[in-house]
Amino acid sequence: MPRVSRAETEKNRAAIERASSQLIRERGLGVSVADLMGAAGLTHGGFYGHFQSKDELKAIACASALAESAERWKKRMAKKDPEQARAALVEGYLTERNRSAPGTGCPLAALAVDVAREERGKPVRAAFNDGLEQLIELLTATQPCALDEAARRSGALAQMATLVGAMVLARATSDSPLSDELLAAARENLLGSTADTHPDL
Amino acid sequence: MPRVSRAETEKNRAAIERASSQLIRERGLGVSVADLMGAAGLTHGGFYGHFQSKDELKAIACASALAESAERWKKRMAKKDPEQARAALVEGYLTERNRSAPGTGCPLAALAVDVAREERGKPVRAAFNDGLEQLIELLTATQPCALDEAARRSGALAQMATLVGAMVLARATSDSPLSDELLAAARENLLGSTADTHPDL
DNA sequence: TGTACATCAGTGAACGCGCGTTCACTGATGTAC
DNA sequence: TGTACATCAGTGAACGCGCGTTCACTGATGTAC
Repeated sequence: MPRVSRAETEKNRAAIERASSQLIRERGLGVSVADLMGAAGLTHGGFYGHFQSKDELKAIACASALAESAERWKKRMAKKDPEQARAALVEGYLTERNRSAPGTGCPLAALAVDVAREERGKPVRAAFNDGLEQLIELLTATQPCALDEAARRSGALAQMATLVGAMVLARATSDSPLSDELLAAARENLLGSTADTHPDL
Repeated sequence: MPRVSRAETEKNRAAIERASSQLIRERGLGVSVADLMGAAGLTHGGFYGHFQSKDELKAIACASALAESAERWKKRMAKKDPEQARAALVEGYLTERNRSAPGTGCPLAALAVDVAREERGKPVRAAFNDGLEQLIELLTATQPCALDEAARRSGALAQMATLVGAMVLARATSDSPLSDELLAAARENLLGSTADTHPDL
């Protein structure tokens, strides 16, 4: 059943991008073109009608996953003062859900190491960089107003590192009690008090 | 030139393990058996004389890289009080050297995401878990004596997350100024004051 | 210490398989009249 | 609005290549006498 309407074509392209955004987070940037196309309900041959190369799609999918994260963060921050907004971001991030479903979770934790191994100049590196910068700016906006700009940014960068590091290590140890411990410790560190986040206290 | 002396065989096996410990950190657990053997000066066919499977080697190489890290940490901590030891670990970790040479750097930052994608029960997951636990125990030993045991462990877990997260993100952004910023912010966060670590202040 | 021979570490071809990418083909879509 | 036909989105076979693993082979090593 070849040749498909223009509307159908656009829907197919969107489906490839959506499936890719999820699958690269689950299996890494090495996921195959055939699997990506299959997840979108198509066969591999049509791929190059939509994208110039797999590198191009990797960048598009990475950017799209990060943009989705930014939207989610904005929703969590909405109508809150900085301190509440920061708490909402931290609590929304360090969850069992984010750990166990990387395909719909944070692309920083899912892709950082893959991106680090990409050659300089590959488009996915720029996409990752831009998306990370946007998330850092959102986190910076939740720092205490009392601090100067440099301290707010520095704080946001360190907190971002803690969030991503905790998630990455928690995912690697997900079959061990250490995994929950890591998430709880990062929560405690970022939120201050935590008596009520320890289920067993 | 087949058949080699027993001593030679042991040296070859050690060379495969050493090369693997480095190459998996550089290119990930997906690096090929042929490349691993080539890096040890051998051809791929001999691999299965030394190891039962690639999975077995992955676990051995991961454990060996983490054991090497633990030794390095112990050296940095030696003959220091807890606060000095912690500062030495942080300063030794968040370096340009560690960022730009993953093959000889921290295996947590190099492998966490790869390990997270391995199936449950694969030997490399256990190796990663054990090695991480050892490093956490070293970091716990550098926490202030005034704190109780739970607070010391929780602090060490959060600091570990910050270290690994900063390195992972810094490596992914290594062609951007953001990369240095991330390392500096994590240093500032973990060490408290940092006026002298900002080269441009 | 010297000889005869069984052992076995390492080689390289081969196995079936999956990779990214290309391409001849199909037939519904979109257009020109 | 209805017909004729060029366009082109998607298919699936094929390209050269690399993967993890197996295996027949080689010949120096290690051993038995």
